[in-house]
Amino acid sequence: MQTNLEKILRDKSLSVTDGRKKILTLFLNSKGALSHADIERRSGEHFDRVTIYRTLQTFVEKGIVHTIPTDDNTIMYALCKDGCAENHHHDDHIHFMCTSCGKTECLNEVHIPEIRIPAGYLTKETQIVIKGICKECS
Amino acid sequence: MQTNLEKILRDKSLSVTDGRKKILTLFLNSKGALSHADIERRSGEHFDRVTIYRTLQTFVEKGIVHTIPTDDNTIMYALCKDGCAENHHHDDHIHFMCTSCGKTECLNEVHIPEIRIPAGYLTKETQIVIKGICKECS
DNA sequence: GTAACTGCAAAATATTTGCATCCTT
DNA sequence: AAGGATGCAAATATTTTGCAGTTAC
Repeated sequence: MQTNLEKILRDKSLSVTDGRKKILTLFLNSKGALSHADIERRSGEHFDRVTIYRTLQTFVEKGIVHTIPTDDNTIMYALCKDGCAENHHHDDHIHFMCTSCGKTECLNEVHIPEIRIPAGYLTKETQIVIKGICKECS
Repeated sequence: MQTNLEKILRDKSLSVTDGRKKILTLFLNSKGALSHADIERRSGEHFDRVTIYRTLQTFVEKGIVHTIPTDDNTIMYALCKDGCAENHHHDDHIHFMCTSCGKTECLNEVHIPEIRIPAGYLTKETQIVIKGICKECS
């Protein structure tokens, strides 16, 4: 477990520090996506807010987590599946946001359909968020 | 034109004020979606920031505009097609965000496909944002 | 005239930056 | 030892709230 954490960080050539291990553990233990505020709240002992900002930013840059935009002005972060290269996330899955419990999760099994868009437009990346009721709440 | 503006507001039982007309005009004249900052910048004379916050909030509640979440923590606002009832947007179209010019627009012609999700999950609303190169930039 | 809208001031929150110190390699 | 990561302080930016004055109906 410990080893796993360190491996993830080392694979991205990041130094292994307490803060990073702690935050990464939160993600591994959480089924859903986490916001900055979630992390601040859930981390038993707390880190400086600034450290959380910087760690999340680093994780996003290195492809350890990806962001999920929400319409209430908060950004959620979720673990990437293996294979996200640096600065190149291929979020080929959809996100599900439960309107009942508020959890956001990645539906990694569901992949994104081809969407035909008007001539002249070029698709690079498709993001899909579905809102509804999740398995636990239904 | 003037009449049109007023009609939109009156139809939602909002009083017709200068600020609202001005902001609504910005949306009508803009092909793409606007952020709070865009509005603040583009409005020749300026309104109080607070007025913009409140106006946008009112417009969203009344179904005049809808929000488009972006992953850089800004919310974009775009005009709803006629037919969005109060508090009930049916954003049955997709959003396109150009990575070259930065514009975000609604592709009203393209509607959202059926997406099969795992058993136990219930879909209420599907949001799709496609990033790529728009017609003007390609 | 009354209710609703606006602007200003100020509070509360969130995010970014600089720098000295500490930890990882 | 050197470079990177962290914590603290402080600067910025963003959003919310209260209230008094103004405007729309």
